[in-house]
Amino acid sequence: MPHPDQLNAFITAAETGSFSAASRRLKKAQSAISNAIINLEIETGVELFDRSKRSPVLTEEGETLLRSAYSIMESHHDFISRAMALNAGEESHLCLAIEQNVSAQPLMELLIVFEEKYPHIELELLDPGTSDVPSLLRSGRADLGLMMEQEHYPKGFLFRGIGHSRKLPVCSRHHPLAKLDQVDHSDLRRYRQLVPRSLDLEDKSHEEQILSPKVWYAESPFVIAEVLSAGLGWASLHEAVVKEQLEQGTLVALKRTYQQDASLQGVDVVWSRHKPLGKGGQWLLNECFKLNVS
Amino acid sequence: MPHPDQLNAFITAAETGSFSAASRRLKKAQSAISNAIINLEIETGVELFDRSKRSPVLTEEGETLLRSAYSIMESHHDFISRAMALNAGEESHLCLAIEQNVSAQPLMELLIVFEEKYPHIELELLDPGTSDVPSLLRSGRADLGLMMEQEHYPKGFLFRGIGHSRKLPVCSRHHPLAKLDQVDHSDLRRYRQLVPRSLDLEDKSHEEQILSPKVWYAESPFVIAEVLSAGLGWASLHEAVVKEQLEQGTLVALKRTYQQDASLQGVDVVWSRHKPLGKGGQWLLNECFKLNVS
DNA sequence: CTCAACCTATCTATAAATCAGATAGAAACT
DNA sequence: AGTTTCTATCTGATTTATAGATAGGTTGAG
Repeated sequence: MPHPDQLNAFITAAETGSFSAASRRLKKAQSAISNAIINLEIETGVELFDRSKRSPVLTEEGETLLRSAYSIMESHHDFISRAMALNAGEESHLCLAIEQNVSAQPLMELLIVFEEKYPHIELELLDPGTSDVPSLLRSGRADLGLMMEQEHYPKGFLFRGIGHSRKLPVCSRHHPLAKLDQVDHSDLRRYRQLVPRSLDLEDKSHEEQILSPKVWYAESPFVIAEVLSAGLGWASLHEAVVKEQLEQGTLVALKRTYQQDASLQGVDVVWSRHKPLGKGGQWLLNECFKLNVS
Repeated sequence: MPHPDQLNAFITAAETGSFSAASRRLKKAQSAISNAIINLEIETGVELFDRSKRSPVLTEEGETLLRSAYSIMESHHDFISRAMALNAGEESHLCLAIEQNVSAQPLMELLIVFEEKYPHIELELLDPGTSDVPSLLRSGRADLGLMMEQEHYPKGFLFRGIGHSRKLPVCSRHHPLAKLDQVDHSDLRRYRQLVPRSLDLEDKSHEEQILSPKVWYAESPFVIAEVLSAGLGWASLHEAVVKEQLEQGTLVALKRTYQQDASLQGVDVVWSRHKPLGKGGQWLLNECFKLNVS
């Protein structure tokens, strides 16, 4: 089990080409370097340097082991840099919950910077279907969340708007509603409505969206989009969810008579007051403030 | 710079879930483990274990650093296993020169086993064009060679036949010779002959192959095959070189009147008496003996 | 050829770190 | 309440690491 000081002596002696020079660089006595390397040679049973010349030269075997020694030192540096990062307040794990209705795309550029800035933090991404971000935060499963704005956040939650998302009534292009130029409430009421609903039975926020008496629920808006694509029913979905299908023409947006075609809903970044964020979470939060999601 | 003993104590304490158990497994005093871990905590500034319960449990930060510690220990084990391998007589580098005329395919299965058996040996493969294997061995550039048998090997070379290779007279299917049912020497003499010739000007072994007065040379038989494919001249090439082109029909083998269509030439494995092979080279040599190249 | 400069190995005394054993206090289980 | 098992800490003995001095070898210049 080679001592790190021995490896350091070995490496700097190899780099400087002389034990004395290594002793000067490491600010140790020359005898210390000599002993370190001789001990390393004894312990490994390998002659690392050829001392027949004035200055020692690496043997072929020494060169092989040198590379291995560098690898050990890199592991060591990773260890201490991880420790320093934790020491400086970086969390070791950061869990980000992004509601599926929110476009994750503007975050991606942030994450690339994040990866460089905090290489030691393990990032975890969750994509809960509908308004389950608060429960993930409450249980501590997630540290930071992105979700559509709610009327009331539970106590202990902090939030801040970072943009808006368009919500559109959509159906398949083959659906009877798609044939109409304009639709009003009575049109919509005749057909099955698909409503995103949280896993959490306590959450009643979906109720105010219900127009039609014929309702089906799904947790994920993407699943709803698939049901719609099959020609079944209509739903009010966020642009980020149905963007591709609208472009492909699989789904079409409905024009409403009395309302705006699209209603704008705010996008919030949410976090808990009780679980303090580490350096990485703080940075990410701050960067989210600068975003303008649309 | 964490001491390996500290890391070992950290790791086994984490694995056993107790400092005392770790002390028993490592055959040290319990106080040694306790001290090691406390010192590690002081040096890193990170609390690794939560001691509020009877047995210590890893903190979240401890878990992160534990993985890093494992990585260090793996580097260490790699280091000592490399050292042990060198110690046991394994070379750190093995250079294998396979003349292009020799099919490398039967070697590949060997190399797969070699990679598992000697993971620390850096293998280098050279593919000299024609009869340059001896010079690579003489200069020490290569340790082991595969080549077509020669009449005389220089002094200090050891060799052993390991199979045979068919040598065929070939030309493009569009070449005038390809139109003939059989060819004799006078036919061949009328057309340009391409002859493989060593880089080494001292090497005269190509001369006996020359039939036609119109000769071009090339070092690589593959280059010759390309020239032939373009429709220019004929050459006597080894099966391994032109196998694909014969199958594709780009090149055709010529039938000779008075000679056998194909002449068999031995394949030798060659090495130097003066540069002793390491364990890996010896093993590879021995396995080559068991081969039967054809 | 000789000398000066620079290198490494080795010795020695001292400073430092390590370790085992003993002990005390906390937690868990009976 | 008693027993077991655990960790932290203290202490003295042992081991280890280190600086400094010295001897001997290599290199290159004069």
